[in-house]
Parts: sequence; C-alpha cells; structure tokens
Amino acid sequence: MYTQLKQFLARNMAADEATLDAFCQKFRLKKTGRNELLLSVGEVCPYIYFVNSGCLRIYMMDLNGKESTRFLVTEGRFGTAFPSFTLQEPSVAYIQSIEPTEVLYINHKDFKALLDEVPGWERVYRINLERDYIASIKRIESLITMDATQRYKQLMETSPALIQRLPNRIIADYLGISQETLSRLKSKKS
Amino acid sequence: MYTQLKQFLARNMAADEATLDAFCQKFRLKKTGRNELLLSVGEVCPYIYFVNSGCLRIYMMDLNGKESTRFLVTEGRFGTAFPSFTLQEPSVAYIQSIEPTEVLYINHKDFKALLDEVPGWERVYRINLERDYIASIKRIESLITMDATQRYKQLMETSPALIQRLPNRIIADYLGISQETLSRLKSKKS
DNA sequence: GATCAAATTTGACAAATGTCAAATAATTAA
DNA sequence: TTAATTATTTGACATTTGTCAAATTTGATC
Repeated sequence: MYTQLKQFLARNMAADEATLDAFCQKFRLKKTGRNELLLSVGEVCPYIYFVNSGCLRIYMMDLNGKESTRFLVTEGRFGTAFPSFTLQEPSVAYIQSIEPTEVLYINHKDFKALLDEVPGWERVYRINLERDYIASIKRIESLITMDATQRYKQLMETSPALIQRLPNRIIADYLGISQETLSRLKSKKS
Repeated sequence: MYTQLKQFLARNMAADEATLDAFCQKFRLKKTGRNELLLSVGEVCPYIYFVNSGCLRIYMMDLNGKESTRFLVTEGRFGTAFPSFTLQEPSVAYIQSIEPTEVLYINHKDFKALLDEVPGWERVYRINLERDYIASIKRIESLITMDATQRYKQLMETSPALIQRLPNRIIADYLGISQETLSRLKSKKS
C-alpha cells in the first residue's frame, strides 16, 4: 500500500524506516472507479493525493461546458487542485479519476504538520515544487511559442504513453486545442 | 540597498536583525541600463536576482527572431531563468533589463547554502515557490481556456500598471499574441 | 527643437484553428 | 453478443489570429 510513496520519499530523503512509516501512516487509502469525481468547482480542496495506480485529471469547465485539462497525474506522483489546496480557497477546477484509480490522501492540516514534524520533508517537498514549477514553465513556453502541431509533436516525444493511454478529447484539451484539430493533426502527420 | 529585501524576508520570517544582515550580505548590487542583457541563451544562469527597482524580462527567441516573454519581474520580487538556475543547465531564455534597473544578485552555490544555513529561509523560499507556481498555473489556465481578448482583459484587471509601463510589443508576446492583434484589441474595446 | 529611431496603428490578405453536423468506429454495460 | 453509449473522423464553413507592408505616431538623442 505504501510501497510507492516510500520509494518517492527515499529518492530524495535520507530517512530511517521508522520515519518513513510515521510519514506514511498519515495517509489513507481510497479506490475510485472510472470517471469518478473527487472534487467539484467551488469546494475547498481538502486533500492532496499520491497516485498508486490509475490517473487523476484536474480540469476546468467553461460556461458552454467546454473542458480544459490543467494537469494529468499518473502513478507515483502527487497531485491536487493545487491553488485551492495550498491556499485553502474554493477551487476553479474539478478533480476526476479517469481510470479506476488507487490513491493515498492526506488533509491540509496534517500535510502542513508533516512539514514541521518530519525532518527533511520540507526540503523534499520544496525540491518537488521546483520540479513541478519548472514543468509548468515549460508548458507556458510551449503555449506561447508553439502552434498546435508543434505542441502535439512535443507531447508525443515527451509523453508517448499518455497519448496512448488517454482519450483524444483529453489530450486535446490538455494541449489547448479542439479534438477535431487534434484528429486532423494525427492523420496529417508525415 | 537592502531595505526591500529585508522587507521581503520580514513578511514571512521571524528573524532578528543580525540574521537578516547575514542573509543580505550574500547579495551584491548591480545597476543596469535600458535593454541590457544579463543572460544569453546557452549559458548556465549563475544568479538569482532580487529587483530593487526597474524591470527584468525573461524571454525566448525562435528561429525567425520572434520573441516570447516568459516572465516579467518588477520591484520587490525575485527573478531568474528559473529552470537554468535551479538545475544549473544551459538556458533556453534570455534575461534583459527593460528599464534602468537595480538588482541584488547571488550565485547558485551561495543561494543553496542559504537554504542550509539560515533558519526559516527554506520555508520562506518554499512558500514563495508555491505562490509562483500558483501564478504559473493560472497563466496556463488562461492560455488554454481564453482567447486573446479575454487574456488581455484579464491582464488589464490584474496588472494595469504593467500595461501602462511596458511597450505593446512586450505585453503582446507575454500574452502569446502578435502586437498587431493586441493593437486591434485595444481599439476595438467597447 | 530638429532629427532619427522605435513603437504603434491600419489595411489587405493568408493561414490556423474552431464550430457544427453527420458519419463511422470503438468501447462499455446489460 | 447485442444494444447503447462514447470516441473519433471528416466535411463545410466561420472566426480568430498571424503576416507583411506601409503610414502614422511617439519618444529618444543630440
């Protein structure tokens, strides 16, 4: 149950088994089905999730019902409606399990406590924030410098598994394009 | 010289004057002119900057010479070519002072040392990372959900001072649109 | 203040992408 | 397996945005 979370920690943190266990025990397990909603717009996101298996999708919906995917979180990664969870304010995004998914979750108060109580965890968390922030900078760059074709091509190179795994519709609104445009890009490929 | 940096620290950190002084003394002062280049593509970014006055611009340039602005950093904020500085790898972006600018700067090694040596600093830095990351998430959202008109309107609401202060060209490539399109949006406004 | 350079605006047109509708294909659930 | 749902593709067209060129305005420098 905690195997992957421990691996995640051990990668960046020199901690003994007791510390790792104490850390992990703050998390609880949840299993969800396909297309299950974990958070709705307007709610304050209470949890941050660690994905053991499956895939979480954080997405927005506009007035016409058009969806846009902010993030996709697969095995071995933390994910949440980050602004809502961090600032404890109402979310503008939904969280959904696209596939049957197994997650570990912890509430905001306990998560903050971990930062105070577990030596080394604040550093590990900070380094992960840096990594996530860098990933978001690269995504911003691709959105302001590349057209749809280039963005799709880049995603194929960096995350081919995602493209195989997820429906077209979700890949499209992750890239910020319509599914029809994506469909045409895929066929027009040389 | 260190007034603003101390204020920045004091906002989130309970530290005595001696600690603040020790912290600040790791930074050196630099004054730049208009449109001066602080970092070029391909270089490993050695410094993170704290802007006392003026404005830094982190931007990219494509093969045709078209520029895109990744970030704008004004008074009282830290800024750098973040992926390059953090990972100490070659930068894909330039750093430029758009206006005559006064910055404090510190190299990567010393900056990392601060995280170990100054109690409370890692927390302050982590909280700022969270804030910057949240800002970048909101920017991604605006890029995948809004058209040019909406993005400009949003920028007018959140940062009217930036629009007044900076040339059209830079606002445009920060929004990911051409300057001609921006010019038309401004006149067509109802 | 005059001159030069840079920034902005405007027009005409081209290219990219979105929208809507329908047809087809694939997947899920009974 | 079949029926029902969901996903994907395709066509026709509308809309948005980009590109290039030129005119105009603004601002910097001597």
